[in-house]
Amino acid sequence: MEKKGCPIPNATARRIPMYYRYLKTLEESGVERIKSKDFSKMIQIPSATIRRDFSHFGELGRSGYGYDVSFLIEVFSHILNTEVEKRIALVGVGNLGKALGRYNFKNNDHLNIVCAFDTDSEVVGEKIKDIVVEDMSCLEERIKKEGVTTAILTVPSKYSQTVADKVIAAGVTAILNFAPGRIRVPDNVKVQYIDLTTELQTLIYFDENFTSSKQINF
Amino acid sequence: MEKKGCPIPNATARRIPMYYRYLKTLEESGVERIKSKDFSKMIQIPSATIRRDFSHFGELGRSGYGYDVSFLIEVFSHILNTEVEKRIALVGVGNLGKALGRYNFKNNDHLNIVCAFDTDSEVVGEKIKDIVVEDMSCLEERIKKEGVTTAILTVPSKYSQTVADKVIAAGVTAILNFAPGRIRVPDNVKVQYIDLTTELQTLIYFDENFTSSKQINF
DNA sequence: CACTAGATGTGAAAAAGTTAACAAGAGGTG
DNA sequence: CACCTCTTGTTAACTTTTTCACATCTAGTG
Repeated sequence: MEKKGCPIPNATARRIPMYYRYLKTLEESGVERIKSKDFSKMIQIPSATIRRDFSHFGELGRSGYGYDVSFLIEVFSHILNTEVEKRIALVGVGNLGKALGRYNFKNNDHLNIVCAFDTDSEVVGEKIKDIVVEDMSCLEERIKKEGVTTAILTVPSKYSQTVADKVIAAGVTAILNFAPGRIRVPDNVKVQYIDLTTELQTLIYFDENFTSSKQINF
Repeated sequence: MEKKGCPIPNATARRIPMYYRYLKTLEESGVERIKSKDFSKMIQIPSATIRRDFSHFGELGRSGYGYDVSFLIEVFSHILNTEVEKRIALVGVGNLGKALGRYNFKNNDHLNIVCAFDTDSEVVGEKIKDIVVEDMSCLEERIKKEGVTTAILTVPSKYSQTVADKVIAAGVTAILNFAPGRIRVPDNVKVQYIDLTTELQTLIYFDENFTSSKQINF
């Protein structure tokens, strides 16, 4: 460990889920050990970055050997706290909402959408996998009862602030928002935005302006 | 302009689409001028960062006045090259694919999904908005004919490499990949990944580990 | 068991990105 | 038209992130 009590850098933290996912894939394929260089080829992140990232969590590897896959999984599993089920609410069951509801959070059975809400009476009562879509009026009570702390918002952007306020009032502290447009939340609530249009534009912008192989994200 | 011929920083480039989107919103609301400080409140990015970002494209504002909204839109529109239609192919028309196909790239009528492909005979022939889903075997010919250079991939991850190879062979140079798992592409092809599971995990990780208001992305 | 090949973890340097702070200049008012 | 207020654009400091390069250590071999 580089230093006791030194906080994990933001950039490192954002890479953990990807590390975790790939390690699970490796394990499934029966790979028992991995070297930073090989892992680097696989996930397209420089090996030095990988080693530096890993080092924040202790001395996880062995010189001249590499890393033990199942041990790494154990470590990252603990960091991501996958032992505890994450109960998630889906708010807004339009096309995208339905798709997400049916989406399989692959290899992550601790991520569970446990309730879904919409205002549209056409949709309310419908089943997404094994959960029944409820009316928004049930939201607060339901979220409290289910112990949900994470919400996925796929509502039209003009409603996203109102809906965010509602789920926060019910106890949600983490929001994944698919609507473009920032929402205002208290300090203790985290929001992650996924805006398909801007992602697409960013991609096209880089495609048109950088001929060489320049990575966009990580 | 800070310096002639100095390249736009990566971080700045990634923020352009968001700037553009908000400016369009402002214009729609009839706002004619905006100060970096007010814009900052709106999009939750420090005003210094905004001014610095803007400065890369010239002296866009006026002291003691702010920025002219429609002029900024003009500038960013040009940077994002919105005058030219982007013709996009959708490959994989499952739940998520359908949702994306019906998704309205709001305020961006230059982003157009012009064809869609799947292998599933249940889906082939179906209509998504006004385009008919075709069999994968038509992909190459169609993409060439339509002049498509961007593809959205929503196929199961085990096929994503094969499909990527196919669209690239047909002339695509920008790929938005929803499947987890990096794909291998030539230098001239750009890939942007959107992995819902890792986004969700990142969000939850930050929610559980950083009580204070620490931004995850920008 | 000694030796070689090869990998890790990290100090130090470089690169990239952010923020503070302010000089210069425009806007608007009386 | 002079003045006060306010905002930009940018210089410089600072922070974060990436990358290099290598001392140190382990695995595996003969």
